[in-house]
Amino acid sequence: MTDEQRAERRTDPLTKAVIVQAAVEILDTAGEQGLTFRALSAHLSTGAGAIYHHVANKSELLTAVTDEVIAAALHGSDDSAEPEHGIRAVMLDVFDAIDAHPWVGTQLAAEPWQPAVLRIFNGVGGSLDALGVPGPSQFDAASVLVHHILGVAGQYAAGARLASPDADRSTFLGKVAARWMTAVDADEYPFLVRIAKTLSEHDDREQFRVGVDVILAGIATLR
Amino acid sequence: MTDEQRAERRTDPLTKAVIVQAAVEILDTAGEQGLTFRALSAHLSTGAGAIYHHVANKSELLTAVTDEVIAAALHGSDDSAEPEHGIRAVMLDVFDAIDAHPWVGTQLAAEPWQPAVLRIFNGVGGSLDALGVPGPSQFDAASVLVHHILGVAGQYAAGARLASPDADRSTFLGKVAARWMTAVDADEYPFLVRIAKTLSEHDDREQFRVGVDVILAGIATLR
DNA sequence: ACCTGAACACCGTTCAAGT
DNA sequence: ACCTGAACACCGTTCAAGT
Repeated sequence: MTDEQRAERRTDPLTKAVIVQAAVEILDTAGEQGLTFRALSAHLSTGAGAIYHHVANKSELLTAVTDEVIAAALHGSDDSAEPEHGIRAVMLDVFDAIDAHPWVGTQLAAEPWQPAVLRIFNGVGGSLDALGVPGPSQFDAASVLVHHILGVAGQYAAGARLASPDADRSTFLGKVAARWMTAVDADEYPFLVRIAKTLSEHDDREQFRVGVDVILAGIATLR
Repeated sequence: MTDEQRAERRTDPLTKAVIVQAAVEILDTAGEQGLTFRALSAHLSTGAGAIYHHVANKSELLTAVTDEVIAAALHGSDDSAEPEHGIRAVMLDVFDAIDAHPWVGTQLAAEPWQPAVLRIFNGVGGSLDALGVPGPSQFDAASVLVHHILGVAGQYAAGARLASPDADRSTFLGKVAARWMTAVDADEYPFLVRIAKTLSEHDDREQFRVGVDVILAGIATLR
């Protein structure tokens, strides 16, 4: 009710939820390397060791933070009427979460057995029955979809790490393509040369979407 | 010609190739965390700083080491007669390289713009023309294949990090499945529960191969 | 020019001491 | 029980001094 609505945090008891929230803010603001226990404890106005009363170690913290973001991203996607539509919705929800928080990409790709990945796995797998994919093939089908996400995740996160924060995606990809051309023998990498010309014009989200379509078309042959 | 065939390394001049070779040995023996500049310089009987005369930093070293392994793995695969066969050969060669050196998986998934990934990209893309995929779709098609590799790469590397070195893959996957079941609400993750039962019986390489088939079937619809 | 290895800056994590 | 913050072990990297 006072003028300063929330500066009382240092008197609040520390909780895992508060720590996770602070970690998200630091990761979004300062990037992956910005998240240290020193930065985190400073942000929370506490000692570095205090965090260990609520989180076992940094790995568990990153796992919790990633699950938080993915759980929120998947909350909207009801597996409603059309099963293909449900799968596309889950895939694009995850893509958009990675787009908004590139550090999530690093974490998903690096630790593929963590809760967040299981969430995604279950999300895309749940519609396969309705799609007519036989039981024994459902694991294979879901894996391809999840690998597509993990692959894109790594690519996106790497882009965020390399690109200057203000540069847009297109100019970044232009630089990547230019680097390809200098680093590589054109005769030995003919396909790469062809691709490089179109790289800066391409739309990541659209390519991801097309990839999902390709995979779904392939999954249809499993019926 | 003497009894001790090669202990003269400390008198050899240090080269990037020698450093990369030593790094591979350490990574294969001691794993990802085992590769430090201190361990590396000890292995090479030199000072820690000497390495920086031949390699800019650790990131460049890892990039070079990964490219070394992938280049060797791809050396056998001629893009010969049948284009689908060529793609499958490249995909499986990379899979086997990751299987033999799980740390390659971490590196591929973490830095998807590095030379080794470009090599793979070019390898799978080169056969798409012969497959009848139209030019504008070739980038999309190759991306799906590369993402499949990167996704599997991360998964494999994570497994190697978690599993005890002597345990086989099947018992490791059994533990993963068991952890799923305790960490997760069975009602909320019905697909995961179904999968967990079959996880320990499954063959990674076979699943990877089936995934490639699914993607190739999907790519066929692009013609 | 290349190598040496101590020193620097900076991590994650621990733990005795406080409240 | 929870928090504090100095201390510890260990990184990647630098650099003055050697050869």
